Amino acid sequence: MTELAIGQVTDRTGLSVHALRFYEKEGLLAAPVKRDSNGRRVYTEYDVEWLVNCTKFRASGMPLATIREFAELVRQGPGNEEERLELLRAHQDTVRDRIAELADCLEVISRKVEVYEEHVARGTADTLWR
Amino acid sequence: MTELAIGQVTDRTGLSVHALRFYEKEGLLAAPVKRDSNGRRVYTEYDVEWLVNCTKFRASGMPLATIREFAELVRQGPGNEEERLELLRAHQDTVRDRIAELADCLEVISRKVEVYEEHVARGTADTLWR
DNA sequence: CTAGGAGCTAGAGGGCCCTCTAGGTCAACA
DNA sequence: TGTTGACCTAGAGGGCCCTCTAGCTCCTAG
Repeated sequence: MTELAIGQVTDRTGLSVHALRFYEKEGLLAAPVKRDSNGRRVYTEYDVEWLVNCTKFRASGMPLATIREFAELVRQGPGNEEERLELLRAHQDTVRDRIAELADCLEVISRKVEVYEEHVARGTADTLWR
Repeated sequence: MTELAIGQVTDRTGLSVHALRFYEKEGLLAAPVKRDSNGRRVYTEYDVEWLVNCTKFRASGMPLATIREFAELVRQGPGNEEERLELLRAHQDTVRDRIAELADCLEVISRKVEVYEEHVARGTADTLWR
């Protein structure tokens, strides 16, 4: 199994060294990170996979608290898969809603862009927001 | 022209009284809000329209600083429409990118949901993240 | 043998965006 | 008259998520 130092994990996850330590301290990891004889973190592929998933969760707006919940469920081991599924589905819904909201905003913005384009082209822009 | 008190504007914009005062203090408004003889804010329909647009900008992730820039351009009056357009287009791109990012995350999440659904259905979930 | 570079901990700092508090004015109503 | 409720200002507080600092150890290369 490939073992990685924290610096290599930053390359693979995009998370900073600081953020990686912070995530660990905050209990966001599914499993405790191993240490070498000097007390340095040693990450496995599983850790990295988990962290990459965390970055997807984060990038889609999941709060750290929710990631922590999910991590806790995983740490508890088998038997709570429905709960995990429920958490994931809830986030799935959140993301879908968020996309819909953004699409709506985008429409408003695009309409504004069009109006400006038109008026700029005609030189009649001074009738906007006088 | 309909004139509104701040409390009525919260109904129409979804912004709190605090937020409305804060936005004004931060220079996010295209025009200064009028005051009545008692120093209370009196909003016009234009103000409300602007504020509703601000909420769309905010909801789509535009930072207050950028809204302020846009407001400044509008306050400067006619002549800088290309700049305004550029700002709007830049945000438009940002929102599109964000939607794409969310769609990507959603795919990852949905895949995870599927995996969990399958394993939960079969009772073989213990093979996930051991 | 020493300078660099990577790692460590604990905890402070900081950006963003409000939200809330304290202490006040004013108008209306019971 | 006195209490309620909406409004005012200035500024503190707070949640979230890192990011950075101070002060340290250890290994490696020159």
